[in-house]
Amino acid sequence: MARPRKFVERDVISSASEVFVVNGLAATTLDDLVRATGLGKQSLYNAFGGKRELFLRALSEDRDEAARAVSEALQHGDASPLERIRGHVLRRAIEFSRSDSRVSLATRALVESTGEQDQLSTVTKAGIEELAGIYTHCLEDARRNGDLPPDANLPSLAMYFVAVIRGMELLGRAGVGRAALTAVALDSLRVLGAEADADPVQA
Amino acid sequence: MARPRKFVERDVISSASEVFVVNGLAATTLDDLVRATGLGKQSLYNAFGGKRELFLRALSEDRDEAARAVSEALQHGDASPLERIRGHVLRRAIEFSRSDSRVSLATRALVESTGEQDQLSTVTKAGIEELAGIYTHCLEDARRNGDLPPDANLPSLAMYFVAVIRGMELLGRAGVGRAALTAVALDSLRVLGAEADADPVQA
DNA sequence: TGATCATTTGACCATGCGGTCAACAACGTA
DNA sequence: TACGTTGTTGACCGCATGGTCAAATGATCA
Repeated sequence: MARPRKFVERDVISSASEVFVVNGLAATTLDDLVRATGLGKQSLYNAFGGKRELFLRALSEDRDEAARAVSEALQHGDASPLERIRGHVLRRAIEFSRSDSRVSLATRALVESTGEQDQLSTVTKAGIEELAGIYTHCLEDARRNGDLPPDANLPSLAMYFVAVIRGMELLGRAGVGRAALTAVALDSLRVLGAEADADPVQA
Repeated sequence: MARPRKFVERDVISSASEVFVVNGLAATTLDDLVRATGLGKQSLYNAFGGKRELFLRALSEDRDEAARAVSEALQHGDASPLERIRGHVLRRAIEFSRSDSRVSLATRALVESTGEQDQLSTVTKAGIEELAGIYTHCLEDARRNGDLPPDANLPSLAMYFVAVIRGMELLGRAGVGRAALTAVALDSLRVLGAEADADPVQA
């Protein structure tokens, strides 16, 4: 029938994503995207509809990938559910303390959104709730395992960890070092039970 | 001698700050600033040197003001130091859950900065450490009061609360509601001691 | 009153922006 | 091989941007 596309959407979104992660939405130029993706302005426009729409696509991809990654981190392994959460939070802290750590698309979306009805916010909120749901499942496993009191409010705890991780991201971006950030992570984990001295991450 | 200025720097910075809080740095135009401050481009340029420099000034003012506000919130009142911290964190949660809540200049600076050596980052990091210092003092008071164990790592706890507050800010921005956010705040406060059921804030 | 000099004013400028257009190219089909 | 459809290409557009300039302004002081 018609001329086939020269590109794969996934690859284009992935390239665009890298640019957005570095520059954000407002500071990224259509030209940046053209250079990064290799396709022409018009092709970009045909396929996605513009800068903002492309960002939205990248954001959705990012949300899916983040959910997948966390889901895997919290399910696999021979450690107990509680230990998996502990390890995960600590790993994020270490990640965020890297001096070249970038701000996630999700956070950028929140900051650059114009309000709560902005798709930038709604998509990100959905992502946050998805993550919280994943944490909740793991916490339920931990409770079943007897590592958490029966009356613990799991969804709330889950949302709490989302907040802590978001906060650590920002602190890392500010240049707060690894030692301080892991200490923050360990403090945050104390709500799960007292003994938080051992370091479950082989750093 | 020479012609005196028609404006007060403080007022100009304050007006500019409002614009920056709403739009961020990149998305704010010089014209927005001209309109908000009432002075001409050239006057702005003479007095501050450009958009970015003006943002930096606004950021520094914001840092000072935030430090002053927190300092006061944590010192005055007849409540115990621990109760003051609890009240403070909960109040921030409620604040952030307002649907029209904006993202602080500090967070904007972090997200829009180009790296750790960017002044946007260094100023904000200094602000973060200043806040952590203020929290630390209050926590010391609490420990002296016998409300915290003698071996608690206070600076770490302080930084932890900075992270939690930053995280709640983002969640609020995403549209996470008041109930969920106060629950997060209460969870975060559990690291200070077990009984966190009573609500010390008259909401 | 007139000289001084930072401030103000509004016009001005080059650039880069997001987006569009029309001509052209590649594919399946007839 | 001619056609219809869709994708690609590079030139193009109007506009808003951050920043600059030269002339006018007005407090102060001699």
